Amino acid sequence: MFDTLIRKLSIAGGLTEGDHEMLRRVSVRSRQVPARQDLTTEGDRPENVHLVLSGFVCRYKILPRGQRHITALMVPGDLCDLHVAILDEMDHSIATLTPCTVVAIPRSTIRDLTENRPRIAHALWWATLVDEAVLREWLVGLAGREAPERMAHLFCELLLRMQAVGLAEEDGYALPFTQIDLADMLGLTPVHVNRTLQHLRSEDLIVLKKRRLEIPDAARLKAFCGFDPTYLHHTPRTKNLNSNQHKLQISAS
Amino acid sequence: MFDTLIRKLSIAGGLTEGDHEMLRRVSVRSRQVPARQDLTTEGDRPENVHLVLSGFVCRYKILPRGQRHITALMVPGDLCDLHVAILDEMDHSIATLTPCTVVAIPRSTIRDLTENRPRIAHALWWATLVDEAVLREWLVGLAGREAPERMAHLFCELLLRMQAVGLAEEDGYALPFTQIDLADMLGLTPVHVNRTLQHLRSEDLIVLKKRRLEIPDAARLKAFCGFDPTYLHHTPRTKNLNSNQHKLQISAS
DNA sequence: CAGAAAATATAACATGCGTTGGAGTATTGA
DNA sequence: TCAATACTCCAACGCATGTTATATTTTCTG
Repeated sequence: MFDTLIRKLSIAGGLTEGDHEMLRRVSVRSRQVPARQDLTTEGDRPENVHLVLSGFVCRYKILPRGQRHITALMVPGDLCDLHVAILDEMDHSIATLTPCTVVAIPRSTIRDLTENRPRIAHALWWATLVDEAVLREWLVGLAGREAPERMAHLFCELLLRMQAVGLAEEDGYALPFTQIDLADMLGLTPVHVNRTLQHLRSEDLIVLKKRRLEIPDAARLKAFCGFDPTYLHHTPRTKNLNSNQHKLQISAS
Repeated sequence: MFDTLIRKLSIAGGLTEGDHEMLRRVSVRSRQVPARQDLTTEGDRPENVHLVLSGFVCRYKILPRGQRHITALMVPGDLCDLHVAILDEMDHSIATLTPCTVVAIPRSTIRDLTENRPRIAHALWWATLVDEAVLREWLVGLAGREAPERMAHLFCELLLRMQAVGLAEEDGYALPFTQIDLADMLGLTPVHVNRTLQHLRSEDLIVLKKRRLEIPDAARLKAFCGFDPTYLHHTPRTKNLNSNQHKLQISAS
């Protein structure tokens, strides 16, 4: 039930059963947060790292003109703000998009984990680098893909990310976003998001109704937007896994 | 001369004189690389981390349609690919934009540094997080700023980053990019980059000639594009610096 | 269950930016 | 020094996307 984090970090490398136990223990004290509520706000120096157990969370910035832009999407199993330990001030905000279950993990716990659990430390480091890779892909999409491809690309990415934590079926998943939310992710206006959705629908690439997205032919959708899943790093090479002698520590003196 | 790295990492927190000495020793064996040459290529599993001593280096991806998109710019003092130790495969390439002096630092050296020099480890961690913050700002700019503001924002960012390593004067710096390079950074066509440059020139916001950018009135340019330098994290709060008991280790077992 | 509020859907029009093509102007190299 | 090559600049036209406005449907709330 609460094992999405474990499921996700397992992709990074072999966690032991003891690691699993530690992670499970961390995730016990969860709380419910309603939709559209800030978890941390720009300018803060927060004390907690948030783990998403259910629902969707986003990272966003507000431009001078007032527009919100979403720079990242966190799904169950994702940690929201691992970097608060280093940077002095948040340069962006984090908010729920839907009702969520989250765990607020004190920085000290993260510190303990990374001190005493080298494989967990490694997995966390891996997770932040994957986040950065996703960020790069979004950047490239904004610059180089037109609206329909860009949207299709997002849907493909979410399909894989949701499948990785066991929250998507073969051909679809829950997509409880508003068209305004999508607009803020894709750098489009809500009007054009709607147009683009109609376009993808008319080509039978997607079926989106009742907050559920269905992808009749995933291969076709991927071909349509030139989706290459490498950047998600969901398939670590066993070769590296075995020969990997690096461990990571984020420790406090 | 070669102290740009030290200068940059010093922003993160107090390095000791011994740390400086270590960093200096790392930077001795440099090499010249001509313009437009790959340092690491997508798909590689590189053995070295590159430090830029002079010139400009970029991180880029090629889209299916063949367009290059630049996702990050590295200036002297920047490390190019600190994450190769963790991720199994490069999902993008790194290339020089201009003739450069670079140092190829073996992963083992990075490992040693981060094992034995906690303050350096902390500073490196800090640097990668700042890179991520810059990436976010570029993303937001692509989505929410029109061409003139987006370009002006890039010029403001570079002004601060170059000043931080002592490579810009009060009112300008060397900008040896082609309009094609700028187009690939800004997500525009070269034609529109030219139009936009004319526009900024006609408003007396910039003077760009002979590969040198001059900014007659930096405050005006910043106001024009709504530039807020927080995301560069160039001014760590002393409060945090002093009370910061966290050190970081990226170590190998 | 009814009324309000929010989200979706479309239409008409405006515009920023892409596209194509070509003329000038530096830079480079033999 | 001259030719070759790259880069800069400019114009005309088209299209993707923004803007504004309004109707319709769904979801929320008492």
